[in-house]
Amino acid sequence: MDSTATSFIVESLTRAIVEHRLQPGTKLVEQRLADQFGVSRTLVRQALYRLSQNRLIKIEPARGAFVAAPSEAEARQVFAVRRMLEAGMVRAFVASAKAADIRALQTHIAQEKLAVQQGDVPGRTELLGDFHVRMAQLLHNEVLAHMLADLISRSALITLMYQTSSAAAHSHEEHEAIFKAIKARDAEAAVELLDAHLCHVAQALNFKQHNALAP
Amino acid sequence: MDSTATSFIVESLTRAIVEHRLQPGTKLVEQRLADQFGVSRTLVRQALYRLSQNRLIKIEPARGAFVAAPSEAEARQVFAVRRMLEAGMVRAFVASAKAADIRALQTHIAQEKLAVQQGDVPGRTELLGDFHVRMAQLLHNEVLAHMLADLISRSALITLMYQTSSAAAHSHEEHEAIFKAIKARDAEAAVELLDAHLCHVAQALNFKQHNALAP
DNA sequence: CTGCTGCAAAGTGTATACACTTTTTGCACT
DNA sequence: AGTGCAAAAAGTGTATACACTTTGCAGCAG
Repeated sequence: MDSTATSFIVESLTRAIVEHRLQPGTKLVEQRLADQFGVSRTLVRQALYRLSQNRLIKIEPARGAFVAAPSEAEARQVFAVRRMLEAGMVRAFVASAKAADIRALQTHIAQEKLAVQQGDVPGRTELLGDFHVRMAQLLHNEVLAHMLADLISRSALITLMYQTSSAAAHSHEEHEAIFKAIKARDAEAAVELLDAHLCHVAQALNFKQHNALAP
Repeated sequence: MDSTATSFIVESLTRAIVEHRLQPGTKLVEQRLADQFGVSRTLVRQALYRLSQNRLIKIEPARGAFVAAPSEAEARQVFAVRRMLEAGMVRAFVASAKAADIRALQTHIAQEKLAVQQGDVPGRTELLGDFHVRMAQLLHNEVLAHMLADLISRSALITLMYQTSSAAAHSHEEHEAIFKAIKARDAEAAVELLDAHLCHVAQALNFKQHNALAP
């Protein structure tokens, strides 16, 4: 399983969804995709199933696969979980990070800054998410990294659905502040900044406009 | 997708793995399972894929599916993530739990006690895991509940692989202590007790004896 | 014109067939 | 006996076929 073909389809569709080329609610017809990718429905179904596990699409029995349209409740839950999980992660990171780890994080922050300055929107989005995953990787905890990557791809879909334009503009600044607290080994300050950061992102969401999608 | 048949296979195999009727490392041959369950390989493959996402089995390309044999590193990571995540959860629970929620948790503790006293091993194992999931459910956070359920099924496999017999005997007592702190609305005490609880479980694992499985 | 009924088209769900890979078996050779 | 190779067997990976469900539309009744 997991032949390269399936992964390729998964990644293509993930990009299409996260870059908003496929709108939430769009139906994904198996044969259509199979033709486009030049494979059989078998592989497309595998890919769709994987995407449904990531919650990027929703499969309704006998009706088909649709690009997910996370509800407000789900959005809040995702951010609540991230706040719980990432607070613990930051504490662990401050407790155990070596100088090299701090430097690696600093490098990442620099990349973010570049992307923000250059107005590279897709790159920025990816880097802003990766900041959180990178910490998990530097903790050498793949289980954590995997879970967080999952939560963050869901967050990406949520922010793309609900985010008021440029509301995430200062996410990068908040990352910088968190990083400074980490570098200063001030765990509690870092946790507080992170918590505030996630709250800001969640609060900046505008749930009003999309009620039509929820029947 | 997710016809009842697939779910049935997943659940059967999950039970078989978690109850140790299928040893870690055992190969799961698709046609064999298909015959046993009276379905085609198609459905078996779906089920196996789902189990591989839960990390209960590992699929090696072109070689087949094997019951997972989590490494010591993975075991530690799983428990580390649980400590991070559940600390946050307990804080949130103490902050927002209503009287009815506390009562629901109390009921659960009582069930645990009964299972422990009656020596109902499978029931006890399930209830001890469910204690953690129940809290997520009472928080009305399905995202959290789902993630935790996942971590706990992995923990179950780990403890079954490595647990020295009866090392988890006082898990129930620790749950009781955590519950009391929650009831007293003492979040920090609850977090500390929970952290200690998870550390105990992790430390009681005996990694020495299974080195042979890791080539 | 609106609303129901039934039929056709489209699409999903499952089984099966076939191609390709890995593993095992058997046999020759040392 | 033990090793190496080759062919057969077993098993996985992908495509296709067919059955069943949903959906959209046409035609008819009111």
